[in-house]
Amino acid sequence: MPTMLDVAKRAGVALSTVSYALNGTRPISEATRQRIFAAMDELNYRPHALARGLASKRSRIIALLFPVSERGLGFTEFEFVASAADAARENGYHLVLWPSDMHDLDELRQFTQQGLLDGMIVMEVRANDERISLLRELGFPFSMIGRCADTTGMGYVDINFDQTVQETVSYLAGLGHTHLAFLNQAQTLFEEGYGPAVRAQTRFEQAIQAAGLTGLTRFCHAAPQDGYAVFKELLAACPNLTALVAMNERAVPGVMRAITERGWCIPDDFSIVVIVSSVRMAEMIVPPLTTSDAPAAELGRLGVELLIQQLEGQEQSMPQVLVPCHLVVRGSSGPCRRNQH
Amino acid sequence: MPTMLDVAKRAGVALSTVSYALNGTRPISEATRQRIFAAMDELNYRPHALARGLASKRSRIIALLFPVSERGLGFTEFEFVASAADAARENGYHLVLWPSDMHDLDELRQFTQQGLLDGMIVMEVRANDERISLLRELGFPFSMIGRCADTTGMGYVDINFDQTVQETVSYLAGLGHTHLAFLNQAQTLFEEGYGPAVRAQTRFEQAIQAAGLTGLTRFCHAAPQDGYAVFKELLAACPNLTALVAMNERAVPGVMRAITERGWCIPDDFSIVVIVSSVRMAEMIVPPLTTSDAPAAELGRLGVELLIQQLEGQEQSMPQVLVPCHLVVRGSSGPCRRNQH
DNA sequence: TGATACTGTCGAACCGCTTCGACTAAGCGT
DNA sequence: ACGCTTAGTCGAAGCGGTTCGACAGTATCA
Repeated sequence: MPTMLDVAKRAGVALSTVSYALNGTRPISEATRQRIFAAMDELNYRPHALARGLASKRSRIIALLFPVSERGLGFTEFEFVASAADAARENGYHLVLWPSDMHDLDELRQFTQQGLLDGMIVMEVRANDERISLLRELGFPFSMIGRCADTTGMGYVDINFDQTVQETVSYLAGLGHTHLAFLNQAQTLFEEGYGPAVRAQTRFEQAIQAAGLTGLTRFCHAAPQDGYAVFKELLAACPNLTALVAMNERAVPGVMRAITERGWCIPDDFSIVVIVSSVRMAEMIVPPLTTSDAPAAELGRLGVELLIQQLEGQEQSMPQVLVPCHLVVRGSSGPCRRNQH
Repeated sequence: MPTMLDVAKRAGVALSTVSYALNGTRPISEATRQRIFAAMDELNYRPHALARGLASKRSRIIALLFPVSERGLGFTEFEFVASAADAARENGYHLVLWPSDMHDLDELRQFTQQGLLDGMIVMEVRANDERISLLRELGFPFSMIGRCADTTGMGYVDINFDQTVQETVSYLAGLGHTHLAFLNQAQTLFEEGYGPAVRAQTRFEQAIQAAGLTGLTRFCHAAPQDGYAVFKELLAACPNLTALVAMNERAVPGVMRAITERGWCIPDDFSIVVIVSSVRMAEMIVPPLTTSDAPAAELGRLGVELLIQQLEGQEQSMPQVLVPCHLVVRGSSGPCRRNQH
């Protein structure tokens, strides 16, 4: 591999001049610049990333901290890992994937002190997330996908749960449903202050009240069996239920089984809308689900861009962005025609 | 951040001695070692990854080259991205995600010449994969998940398609099915020499013949609509069909719809086994699918370990590993009870 | 016409670490 | 007692860049 010195010699200039030409750090005459770039071409020169990083103290490497969540990762998460990688690349950064226990702060600290990273993106942020506190304390640059309780001065992208839930409830109300249930994620997540679980539920309750409807909420593990059990209990508690807002993709097949066993038909006897879901998920099911799709790709991209902006930006604005989910009506929802007792 | 020099001063030794103590490169007396480690502790010292990489010419960074596949990525792919990241971390490496067009060799070349990477893992390898040829030519260390036509001297992990297909066909034959169909992936993939598509189909034909059964094969895009269309055509071509081996998860919902529309019931009238799939996928469907699960986590892990072994190994053995899929019988398959005309 | 300010370039220091050659002192066979 | 290893340590030369201060040369302006 040729080095900068090789290029300099071949172009008949000093090593530093090559550096200036490459980075535009100082003015270089057109003639010299041309000679230098020609030399680079001929030698097929590529700047050495590590050397550059060491000298400049900017590695152009960022990390995506992704937790081995109890919930398990779904399409949504995957999609934004992928789009984060895309976005990083487009901006000339490298994205390293860092699987990490949410609570192992020591490893996190070490990771930031290795001098490898310019910054990182934290996903699955909790209301009082120790990781965020630590990063703040260390003064280490980061952005969040999701957000914690006190977000002053921090950049984040999150789903607009208010909009998502409101739109969904309004949609169902518009179809004539009056007794709705909300299937949340696991209770432990809720109690940990996991944003989606907390915010969506809060908004559900508000929306129900504002519309003068009846609403029940339940926690549920990310498993069909639990969906089945919880849903049966829901129906027992409120036989008039005609629609379900689920924020728990993985439990949905269980719910559907319970409905089928009851001899009901979707959507005629019961409507389901899955929020913070994905097209991929929706198409996997028969009938295809009405979903409010998470803007996964956008979240990933924005998370990266926010961070990079922070790393390179002159201005100290910390953008805080909420992205709406997109409601797509498919086969699992419609006006309720079931005879109500 | 403290540097090695700080540690050396505090411990009263030379900088190089600290390096030796840290890496075990040369013998250090126990007393000195203790002083050095104590100093490190007190200073909360962490070696600087970039500096270390620059000096040693080993960055301990590897990349996972992941293509923006036409097929779209599924749970399987995600799972091995995640497990690759895990494995890398456990071995003290960093994993960077490199989304890349399969055919942009220039970018690939540049990527390898940046001096950032020790090696990389290539996934979704084609029979005659230009990327592999390039890497070979450059002498750049890599391992494959999947494999190309000529694998001499290269390390790879792949799914054992022979075993997977054979086991599945035997299972269905054992249930009394005599007319089977194989739902492959898209034809373009097959023609590009995409390993799974080619190998599974070849083996299907062999297995059918060996068992004296009737078998049809069809290509199908990764979309429910196409699954629906292709399956209807299949039934028209062979009304006696009682079972389907699908290597195309995403088309399956379409197939199921076609079956339902026909008034058939799964598994009594028709059996489906989805191969190279996942538990997650299986549970998403009602009835839960009988699947042969891809050993996704193992593939990811092995891909990384193979590469690292190659990077660190003294011996030049290039392991080539085939991992079997695991057949799990669930609700979509059983003995055929449909009246055959 | 001399002080002033750029423009374009160079040399050298430095980023934080690895690694090589050299040196000292102790251990060993003879 | 003498050379010969070997264990333990040091200093210095890189690794391949960035960046600072200096400086020659030309342009600018009073």
